[in-house]
Amino acid sequence: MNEPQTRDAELTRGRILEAALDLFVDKGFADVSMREIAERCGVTKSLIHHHFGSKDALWEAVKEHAFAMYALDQKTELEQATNADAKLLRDGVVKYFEYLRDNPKVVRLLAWSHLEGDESCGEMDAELVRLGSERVRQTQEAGIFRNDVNPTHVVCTFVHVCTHWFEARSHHAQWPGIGSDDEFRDDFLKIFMRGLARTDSD
Amino acid sequence: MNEPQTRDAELTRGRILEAALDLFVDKGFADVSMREIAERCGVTKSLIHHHFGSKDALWEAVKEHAFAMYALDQKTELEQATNADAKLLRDGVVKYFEYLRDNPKVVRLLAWSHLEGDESCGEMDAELVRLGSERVRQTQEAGIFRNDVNPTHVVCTFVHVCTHWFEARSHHAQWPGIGSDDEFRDDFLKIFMRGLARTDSD
DNA sequence: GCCCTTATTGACCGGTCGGCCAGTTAATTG
DNA sequence: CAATTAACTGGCCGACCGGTCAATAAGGGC
Repeated sequence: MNEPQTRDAELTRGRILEAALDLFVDKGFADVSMREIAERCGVTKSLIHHHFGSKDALWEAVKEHAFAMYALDQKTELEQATNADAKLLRDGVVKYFEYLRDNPKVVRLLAWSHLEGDESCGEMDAELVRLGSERVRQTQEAGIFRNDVNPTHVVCTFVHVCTHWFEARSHHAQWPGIGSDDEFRDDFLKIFMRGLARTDSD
Repeated sequence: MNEPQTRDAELTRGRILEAALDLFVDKGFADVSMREIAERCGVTKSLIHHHFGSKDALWEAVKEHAFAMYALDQKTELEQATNADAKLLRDGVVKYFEYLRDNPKVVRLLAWSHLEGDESCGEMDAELVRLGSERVRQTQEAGIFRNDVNPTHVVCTFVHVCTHWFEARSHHAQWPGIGSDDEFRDDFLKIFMRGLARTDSD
């Protein structure tokens, strides 16, 4: 509070975004007040209005910022992939699973956005899914994966499993016989990879 | 509004619960006001307090009521199952998928509860998961399913896929190449059932 | 018919909400 | 070194929040 107060608009915007992200992720948009955000990052409520205009605009800015980083991370991950084979998909699932595990804020932000019916983040994912399902299609054409399933649905399946595993973590933590993150991921991969493999009957 | 106003406490409680459910499902707990609920079901705000005590208590009552019906539906579905084989699990997945499709309010209510960190509904599901994974274990012992995966994780997998498919529906509606509910369900089942099947190498 | 319980109402409370605005103060520029 | 710009503050506004309370009225038991 009593720091030299160097005036840096970009830094201040960043601090506001960070505080807002933490609170929105934790409690959702409606349950967070501008006063809380202001207090958390040591700034006046008026200043947030000065930089972002309104609470809604701040919410949009928070989501845009977080999802842009998410999309960037995922896209670089996808693009450095080389040949399309089973190992590629397996590694992709592991990477995605670990990304969500290490970025719980993204998971929750996506969940809040889903409930709000926000469609903008869906557009962002569309490009990633397109890239991913294209890899699956190539692996199908190479005769490694069965080709009687929609490649987009293949991507959907593991995305849903990974996402909801972390979304509902507190929910199923007490389920009897449930294992750790890694144990579940490995069991899912066993089922998923064998389920995708091509057999003689295909 | 100007109806004869027959005084029926139980009916009034029911109407309040229904209006509150609709609004909470739509906008979440924090973004719904007691005034809105009162207006929607044509009673005074004070009357809601009279019957339920507080907004928090109403929220708990809404969840308790909705989840009790959900648990009842699922349990009767599970208990009428007979012999444990692959078809039983397949039918179980189809039933669960269709249940969520036909009860979108339950899906959203569960999602809000997850984000709030509500643990009470997890306890409810624990019993259902225990029943389901027991069936899977039996099918493993019968030599039909592979036995190198945790039965609870098998149940988790399809629950996550079904739940998140409907939770994120608005999100992935615009994904390229995505199919209908039924098409996705069938593709998932292809992968899931083959992934679980026992092979010679097991 | 009377009485007691309780479902139901409307007015009201202190508090918090998002947003606004008139100032103040620190950097930039010419 | 002024002058301009923009970051930043504090106080205020009307609206709305959840909750309370005294008054009213309908119904059921005697």
